[in-house]
Amino acid sequence: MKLTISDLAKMTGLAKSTISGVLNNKDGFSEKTRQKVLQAAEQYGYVPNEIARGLSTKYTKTIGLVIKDIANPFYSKLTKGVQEVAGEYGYTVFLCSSFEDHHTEKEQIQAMLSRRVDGLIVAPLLEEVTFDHLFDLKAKSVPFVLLGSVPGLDSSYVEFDDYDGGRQVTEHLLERGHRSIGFAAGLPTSRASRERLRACRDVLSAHGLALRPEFTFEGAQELADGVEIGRKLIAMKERPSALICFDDVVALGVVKAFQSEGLRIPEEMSLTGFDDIDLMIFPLTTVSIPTYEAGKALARTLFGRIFGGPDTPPQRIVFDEKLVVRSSVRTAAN
Amino acid sequence: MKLTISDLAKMTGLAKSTISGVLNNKDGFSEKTRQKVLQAAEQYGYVPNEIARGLSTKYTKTIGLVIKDIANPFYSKLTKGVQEVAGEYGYTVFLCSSFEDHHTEKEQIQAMLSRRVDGLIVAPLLEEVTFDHLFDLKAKSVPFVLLGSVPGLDSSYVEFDDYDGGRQVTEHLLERGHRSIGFAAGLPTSRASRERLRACRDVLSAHGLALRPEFTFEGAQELADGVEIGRKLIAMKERPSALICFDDVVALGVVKAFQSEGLRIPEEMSLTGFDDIDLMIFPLTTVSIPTYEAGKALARTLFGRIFGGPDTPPQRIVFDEKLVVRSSVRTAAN
DNA sequence: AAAATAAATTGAACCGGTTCAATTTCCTGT
DNA sequence: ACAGGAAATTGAACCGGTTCAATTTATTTT
Repeated sequence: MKLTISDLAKMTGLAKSTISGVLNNKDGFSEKTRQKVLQAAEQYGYVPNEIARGLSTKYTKTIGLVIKDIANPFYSKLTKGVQEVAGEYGYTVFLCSSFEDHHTEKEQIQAMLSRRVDGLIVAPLLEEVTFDHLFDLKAKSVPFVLLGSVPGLDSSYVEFDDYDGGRQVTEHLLERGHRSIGFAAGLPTSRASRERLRACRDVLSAHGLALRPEFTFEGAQELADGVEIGRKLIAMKERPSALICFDDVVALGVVKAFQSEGLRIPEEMSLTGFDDIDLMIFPLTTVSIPTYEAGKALARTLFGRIFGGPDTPPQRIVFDEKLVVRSSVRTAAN
Repeated sequence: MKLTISDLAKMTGLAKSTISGVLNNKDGFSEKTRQKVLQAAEQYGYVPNEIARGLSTKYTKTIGLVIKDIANPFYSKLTKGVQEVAGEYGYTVFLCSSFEDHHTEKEQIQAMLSRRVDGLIVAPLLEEVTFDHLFDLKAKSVPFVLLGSVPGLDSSYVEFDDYDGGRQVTEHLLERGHRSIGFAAGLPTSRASRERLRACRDVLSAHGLALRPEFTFEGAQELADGVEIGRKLIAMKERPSALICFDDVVALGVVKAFQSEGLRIPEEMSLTGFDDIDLMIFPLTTVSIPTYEAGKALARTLFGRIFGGPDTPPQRIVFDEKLVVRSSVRTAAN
């Protein structure tokens, strides 16, 4: 059915190796043969079998991308960046979602390895349990780049300065006179969320303040979680004067809840997010994260390693997070 | 470096074929051998090479997904659905984005084929030029499913009843008394946009009305395009009383433009969208599209074909679009 | 015109699996 | 103890490429 190199060999009366050589632009072939091969390949619509090629060359021209959830704008934008760079290199990307499950993450990485990807980009879940699977990658000297560093693992990574982002919003709120601040954190598996929370706590405590447990929420992930947090806040007799959401999606959920109950932002409560997603139309004060650029950087770093060989020194790239002041934070009457 | 089946054979003193057989759960092996093989594989951490396996079995356990833009929530949600079903089948998905370019679309499909994917899901761009590459797939009897049917191509597809969606919004607007309606269409390569526009025109003309050219915009794709359209409308002395946007992202852009200029929706202009994206917090009257379900349906249909063989009759699945009335459309003072 | 050198082409082995006919080993019944 | 049949194991060919030493062909040189 499918045309193979041997078929072409038969048709042109040349040897397999000749066909292969010409098709791979190796030199040492006469112009005549070259033309004959090229012509035949063109005419019969020969499509090389990358699987077979991969088997002998060990290069599959394929990279794996393991993220948490493609439906989240943060990851879809990052993915776009990765894809674009991969395309430039003639690479195709395997997309895997861990769906926030540690076991799935391991499985997906395993699947990528058995498919012999040339390299991996992983946005690992943070788990108490173990990073064995990542250390394994290193031990096997599979080229890989992480989104976010992993303690003790001397690997390439791209990360955002989430701690600093958290610092910036918190200080901004303090400057505007807020003293009672709430925090809607993400899943405990999110490094970004943890860092932001930690920064917030640090800054507050440096000012002699603290996050009150009843104003601290955990596990927010989707819009619906934000809505729920919003509802809870509405139901409270006493509320923080400002709420930091660990990402824009959650913030949007809170906005939605507030809107439907007629609670006004920032008059009745100030609100901030993280990511600065494109689809935001609410004038949310947030922290912008260069997701798309990070995706590109991840891919570029990975290719650096793939082509540079195992002795390429690990690269660490940190992107800054930048406060974007809009109008969801009011100056609090102290 | 990597452990192969031959290595295991050497270590256990058995034949390659025995190792392979046991690992693939074929029967006809003694319990003793079976254990010996399994044990060794486990102990030395054997990972099968899917590339090699793919070469001889012709099954790569891989499908290709070619979409336009992963950063668009419509596609990222659809992708999530595809991925989830693929995962159930132990398949991994290659993600390709055409970035709205017809040539890239062809290339990506080609790349997938040379990687010998077991099947393809394609959201094809609509182009005057040609669907040759899709007809080719059929000719080569590569299993594939399209998002949206292609005229003359008798293939499996999943689509939305975009015409009916367009009908619904338009009628809704007419019922609410709107007579001067604008339309912000997408790229001409979008089937959905075309169908919706066509429906709108049909309904209007059935009521003796028409879309005025100056209220009809083309090529809207991202939020920024919506913003621009919004600005243009603001600058007009005379405006339509309602604007149908071909998707929520564009609608969001219009909302953004209006908000910044203080133009009120729906008081000064009514607005509708399509998709009913999760991140919508603006009470936009829109048409909901079961993107995620469509992704799952696409994948399931594809697997039906992959496992059912070439004689599987083409499946056509049409998902309904449903008007979701919120509060961005007012009853017009005629 | 023969020898030396350079250029072009080829054949066989290999990558890591799968497959299946052929062979070997193990039981069973007599 | 042995023939016969069933069960277990094996070896070789194959999938479709790449690689490279060896061979063949062409071109120079003397």
